Amino acid sequence: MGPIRVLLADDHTIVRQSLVLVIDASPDLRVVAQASDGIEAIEQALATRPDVAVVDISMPRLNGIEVVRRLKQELPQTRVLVLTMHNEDEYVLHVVRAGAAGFLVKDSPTTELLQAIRALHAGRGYFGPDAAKVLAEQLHQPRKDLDDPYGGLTVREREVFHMMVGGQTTKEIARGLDISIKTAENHRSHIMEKLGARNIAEVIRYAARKGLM
Amino acid sequence: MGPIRVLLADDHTIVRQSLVLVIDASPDLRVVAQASDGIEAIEQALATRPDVAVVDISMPRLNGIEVVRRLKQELPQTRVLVLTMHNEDEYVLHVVRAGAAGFLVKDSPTTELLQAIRALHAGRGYFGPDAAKVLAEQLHQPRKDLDDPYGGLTVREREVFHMMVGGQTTKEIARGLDISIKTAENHRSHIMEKLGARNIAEVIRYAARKGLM
DNA sequence: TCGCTCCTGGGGGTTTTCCCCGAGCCGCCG
DNA sequence: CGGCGGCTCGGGGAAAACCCCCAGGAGCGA
Repeated sequence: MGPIRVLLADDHTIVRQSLVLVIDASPDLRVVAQASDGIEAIEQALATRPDVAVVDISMPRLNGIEVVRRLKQELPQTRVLVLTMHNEDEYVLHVVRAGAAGFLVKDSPTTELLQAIRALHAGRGYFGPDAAKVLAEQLHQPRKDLDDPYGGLTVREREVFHMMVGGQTTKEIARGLDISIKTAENHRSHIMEKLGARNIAEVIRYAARKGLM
Repeated sequence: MGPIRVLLADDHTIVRQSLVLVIDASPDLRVVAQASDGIEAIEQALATRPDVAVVDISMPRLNGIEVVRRLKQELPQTRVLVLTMHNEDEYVLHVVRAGAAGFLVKDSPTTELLQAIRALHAGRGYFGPDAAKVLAEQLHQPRKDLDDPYGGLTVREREVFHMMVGGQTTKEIARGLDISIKTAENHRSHIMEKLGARNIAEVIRYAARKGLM
């Protein structure tokens, strides 16, 4: 068996390139692809079909949680490790529900990252101490916000949602997704209806409240 | 002459340890001290008196800008390079006023970090392209209240600002403050100009980022 | 008193949002 | 097969946001 093939997605070039050095320093690990945003991460994953994808949460174009959701669907055999600087409770829940097999904050020692990658490849999950605590609490207190309207959004709507939250106008979103303004308008309208928002401002408020920014 | 002595301060262990590898890979550079928060950064700096201090902005106990301010005072011969994931304009200004000799976003390629360290040691400054642009603009149009978290809003404008952040429309704000819609519109317009926002959505984003919700 | 900012109000315009509507295409599922 | 939901695109229109401009009065410091 060759080394564990790793995809690394992080928009901060300095951080990403440094992590490549760290991972490649282990003979049993090998970075086979890199990405600087969510869309690129998906593309690289489909092209290289890595064993483990290490994904940052905050990325341009498509955030890490959405990347996890798609990878889970299109490449079920690729295990996803979410790497983030936030150890907010909200994130852990979203990440897990999106289908990630591991969650690690950047506060962790470097060795823990390597162990996490190996754990995922071995079919185990890996969650940092903080994340594990939150998960344990959740198991005892089953979902309070299961009827989360965000979960009711379609894939396309979530894309538009995140671009809205990113501050882009409808026109910019249309151009970014290469669809007509009318279509982008319709998506926005459906999003607002599902979230119970009267205007864009309330959509942003919703995102902020749910920790989706 | 020996290698350039570097202090590295970043609270994210994984990131920090990775950067050590990158920096130490250059024969002319040497990481002589590390810190995981602002207080520790000061202590390590006083103990090792490095040539260049690479400091992250967001750190526990004492943030990077405050670290820069103190280092400038107590170790004037140590040049400080601020490394951050935010390329927000306001950060650049604070950083420069605090006395940093360089500013680099983590989006930059790894080689740029090494070049920046060498530039600082050679007595030059180093600012990423984004930062340089902002600085150039500022030199031509000096500002006044940079420390104001609300971006220099007047009392009335802050009232309107908070109502906007609360999700109210311009019409509702006008009714709530018992002023004409036109006046409320003017306030909103001034707020957006001062905060550098193109629309209400970006104002909400600003509030969320500043923790004003 | 002069100058300045702030708050107030408005004119008049373009652009965007918001909300109806209908319609074709496609893939999935019973 | 037929239905159903998601994605796409469009018309049309009312409302709101957005962006210039102007201007008077109040307060306040030079």
